[in-house]
Amino acid sequence: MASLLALLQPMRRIILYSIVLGLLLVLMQYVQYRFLFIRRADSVYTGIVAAVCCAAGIWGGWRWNYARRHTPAPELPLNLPNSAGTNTEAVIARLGLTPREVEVLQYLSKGLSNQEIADAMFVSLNTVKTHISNVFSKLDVQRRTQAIQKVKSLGLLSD
Amino acid sequence: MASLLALLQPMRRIILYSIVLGLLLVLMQYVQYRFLFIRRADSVYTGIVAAVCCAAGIWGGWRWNYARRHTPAPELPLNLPNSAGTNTEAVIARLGLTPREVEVLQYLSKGLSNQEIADAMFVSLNTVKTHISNVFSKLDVQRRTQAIQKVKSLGLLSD
DNA sequence: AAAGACCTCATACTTTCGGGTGATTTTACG
DNA sequence: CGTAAAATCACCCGAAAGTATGAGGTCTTT
Repeated sequence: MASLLALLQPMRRIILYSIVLGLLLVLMQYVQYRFLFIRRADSVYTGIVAAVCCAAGIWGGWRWNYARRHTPAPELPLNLPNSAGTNTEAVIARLGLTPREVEVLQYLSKGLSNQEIADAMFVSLNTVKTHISNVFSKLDVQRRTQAIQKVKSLGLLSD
Repeated sequence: MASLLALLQPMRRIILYSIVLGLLLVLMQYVQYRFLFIRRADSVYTGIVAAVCCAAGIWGGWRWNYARRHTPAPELPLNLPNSAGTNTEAVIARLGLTPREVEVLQYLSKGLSNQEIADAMFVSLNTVKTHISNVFSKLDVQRRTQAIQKVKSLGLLSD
């Protein structure tokens, strides 16, 4: 049984959302049964609806989760040799920048605010702050304007 | 007499600083006379010192004033044709940027903070804010990062 | 199974920015 | 000489940015 739980571990959030969605819809059915015109709905019908909605919840939860982590590159072009002659990926590797940090850096160097970056990346403002803070320390700068300068001088990103 | 005052008008600050410096040093002399070992210092000696210090005050005040307004261009290279093919001065004229605003913009695009710009230009933080605010409205941007982007896209400044 | 890298998010706090307004002082020019 | 543009500075206030700390969750590797 422990192995089963371990197997279900990565899907915990999906399952949670599914259950919540299912229960919510069961509640809706109940309310409809109690107060609206479909008075003859029996428990079987309710159960079927609940099952369908639960499935929908699973699908939706999976979709949501998948979209969050498998929507990698924005339309920002980069990678491969860059304008400064150096190899972009080599520079990134040398600085120890993670993919997410590079992504934040791209948006940042385009002049976006933290909130706008958060919206674009489907994460919270705090997460963006964390990424940016890490980027700053890795680039050895204090402000975003300095980060832009650094990025330009390093030939990172598209200019 | 009115014309004399008008003549002295531009030097008001210099005179003010001179007087303050002179009085301060007279006070120092007095204190030294009262409490330290040079008990035989007479009023003539004190007066000479005061006069010398007043002259020093005038010189210092002039220097300070002169340095403020005759230290024009920082080491930032620009002017004339730029990297983007357009004429830099023409762009500046089209945007209606004043010399001081261009100077601020240079420092800003180098990643300096407002306070650092103020220190570099020998003006107060508030003045820098005013300049930057005007620059933003003329560039039609809201943030300094966007201003940098704009400057880059317009081909202004070096780089 | 344990470890480490990454990602995510929160909370609290301080500092910096940016907008708005108003005022005085230089400077340049006709 | 007077006016207009530029430059200087101040004060207030809200928003944004940045710092520090802690804490889970996920995934890969050993």
